[in-house]
Amino acid sequence: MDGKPFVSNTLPENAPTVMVEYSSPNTNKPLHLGHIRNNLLGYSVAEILKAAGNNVVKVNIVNDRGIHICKSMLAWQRWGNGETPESSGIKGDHLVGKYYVEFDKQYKKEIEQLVAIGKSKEEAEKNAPLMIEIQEMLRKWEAGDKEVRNLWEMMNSWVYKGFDVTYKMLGVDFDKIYYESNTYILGKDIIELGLAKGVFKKREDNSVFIDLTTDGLDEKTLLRGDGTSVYITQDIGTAVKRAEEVPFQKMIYTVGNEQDYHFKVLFLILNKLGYDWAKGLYHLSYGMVELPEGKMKSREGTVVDADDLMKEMIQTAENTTKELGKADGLSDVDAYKLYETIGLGALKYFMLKVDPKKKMLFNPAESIDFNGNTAPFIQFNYVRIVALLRKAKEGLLNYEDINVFIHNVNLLEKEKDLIVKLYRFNSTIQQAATDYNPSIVASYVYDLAKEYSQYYHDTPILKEQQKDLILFRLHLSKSIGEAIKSAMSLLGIHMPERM
RNA sequence: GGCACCGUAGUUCAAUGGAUAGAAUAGAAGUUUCCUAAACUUUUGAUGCAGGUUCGAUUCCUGCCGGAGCCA
Repeated sequence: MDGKPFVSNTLPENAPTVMVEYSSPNTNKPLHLGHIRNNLLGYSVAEILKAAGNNVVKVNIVNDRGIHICKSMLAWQRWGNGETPESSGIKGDHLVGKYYVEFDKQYKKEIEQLVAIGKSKEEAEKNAPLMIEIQEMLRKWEAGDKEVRNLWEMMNSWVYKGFDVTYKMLGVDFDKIYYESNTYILGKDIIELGLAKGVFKKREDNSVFIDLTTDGLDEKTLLRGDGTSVYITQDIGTAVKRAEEVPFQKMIYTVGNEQDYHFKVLFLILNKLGYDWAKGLYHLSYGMVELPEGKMKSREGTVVDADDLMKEMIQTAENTTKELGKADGLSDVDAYKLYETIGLGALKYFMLKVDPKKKMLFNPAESIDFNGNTAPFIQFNYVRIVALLRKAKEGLLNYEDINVFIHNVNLLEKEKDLIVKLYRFNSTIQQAATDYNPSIVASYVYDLAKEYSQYYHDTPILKEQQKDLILFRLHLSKSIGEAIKSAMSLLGIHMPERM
C-alpha cells in the first residue's frame, strides 16, 4: 500500500500559493515542548493545505540576533574555556543554551550584590556590570565588529547543527529560511511610505505611530524618537519583502495566542497601507502547552526539552514493544525504526488531536498513552490490514478489481458505515484546510480506525467461506488502510508494516 | 485599569443553535481451540453559578465566580 489514491500529488493549474510560517526559534536555547506544538501544527497545516490543492511554501524565520544571543556569547567568552560541541559532546543548541542560563545566573548574583549595598532593584538591574557589557556587545554586533561577529557566527552555527537534528527527528522541513539578522533593518522605508500616505503620524518627539483607536485598539508606536525600530517594524518589512519574493494569496503565521494583539495590529497596518495581499494574512493562533503546575518556566527548570521528550517517547515504545514480544525477529535497524515510528507517532498525535486554538495540558509524570485515542492504536489497525493483504497475496487472491466480484455481495451495516466514512475523506481534508485544523483529520482517522477495529473483530475476512465476500472485504480493508495512511501522513505520522 | 480568551465525567479531549451531550483513560465486570488481545464487549460517571434571546442553548447575549493571557 502506498496510501496515495486519497491525496493527489498533482496540483491544479492555477493553485493558489499559500505561505506557511512556522517554527521561528530563537538561537539562544534548544527547542522545547511549546516549539514541538508549533512545529507539528505548522507542518501539518502545510501538508493539509497541499492536499487540499494549494501551492504551499513553508518558511521559517530564525531569531538569530539581539540581546538574548549576546548573553550566551558573553557567558561563553567569559566562562566557556573554549568548550565546543565537539570537545564536550553536547549538542550545539544545548551547549549555547547552557551559557544562556549561566549568564542569567551570574547576572542575578550581581543584582543581589548591588541590592545588598543599598541600590534599588531597578537600579541594580540596569547598572549591573554584565548588563552594561551585554549592551556594549550588542552595539558592537550592530556596528559589525569583527570579533563579535565571528563569535556570533560560530555559536549560531552550533545551534543550527543542533536544530537540524531536532527538525529531522520531528520530521519537519522548510522551503525557505529567513534570518532576523537580515530582516531586522527592513520596514523603515515602509514607515516613510506610510507617513507620506498619511496612514502614520509623527509625534513631537519625532516618533512615528499609527492611531488605531477607531478600530478598538490603541496607538501603536512604529519608530522611536531616536529613529530605532520596534519589533513590529521589521514584521511589516518582512511581510512586504515576502510578498515581493513569492506572490501569495495567503500567508499563515503559526504563532502562539500570546501574540494575538500583535498580529491584529500588524494585519490592520498592512491593510491600511493598501497592500492587496494583506487580506490573505492569517494568524494561526494556538494555545499554550501547559504542565500540571502551569506554564513552563526555565528558571524553575520545568521546561520540557524537545530532544529529551522525543527520546523518552522512543524509549517507551521500545519497552512496550519488547514487553509484548513484538520486536522478535527484527534487525536492530528495523526495530529502532519501529520504536521511532510508534513513539514519535504517539507524540505527534497527542499534540495534533487537540483543537489548535485551545491550550493543552501535558503531564510529564504520566507518559503519553499508547492505547485508546492514540497513534499506536491507529497504527495497530493499519498493521492488521497489511498482514491480511500479505496473506491474501500469498494465497494468490486478487482483490484489486472490485468490478469482478462486487455483484453478489450483501453489505453488513458495519460495511456500509465504513464505506460512508471513506467517502467523507476528501470533505474532511477540505474542512481541515479551511479551518487550518489538523485535529479534524485526527478525529476522522481515529473514528475510521476504531470502526474498522470493531469490524475486524466481528467479521471473518480470510476465514469467510464465500469467495466474493472475501475479495470484497479485502478490497474494503485495503481502501481503509490507504485512507489511514494518507490521513496520518497529513499529521506527519508514519505507519509501520508490522508491530 | 483597558483588550481578548478559557471553564463539559475523577482525568485528558469531542460536539455548523437541534434528537438520549460523544470518545479515551482511570474504576467495575467479561471475551482468546478463530485473519496480530497494542484488540473487543458490558457498566459507573459531566455542561462553574444566575439570568436572558429562542419552538429549542454546551453553543448566542448580560452579570457573577474561577483560571490563564496581552497591552499600559
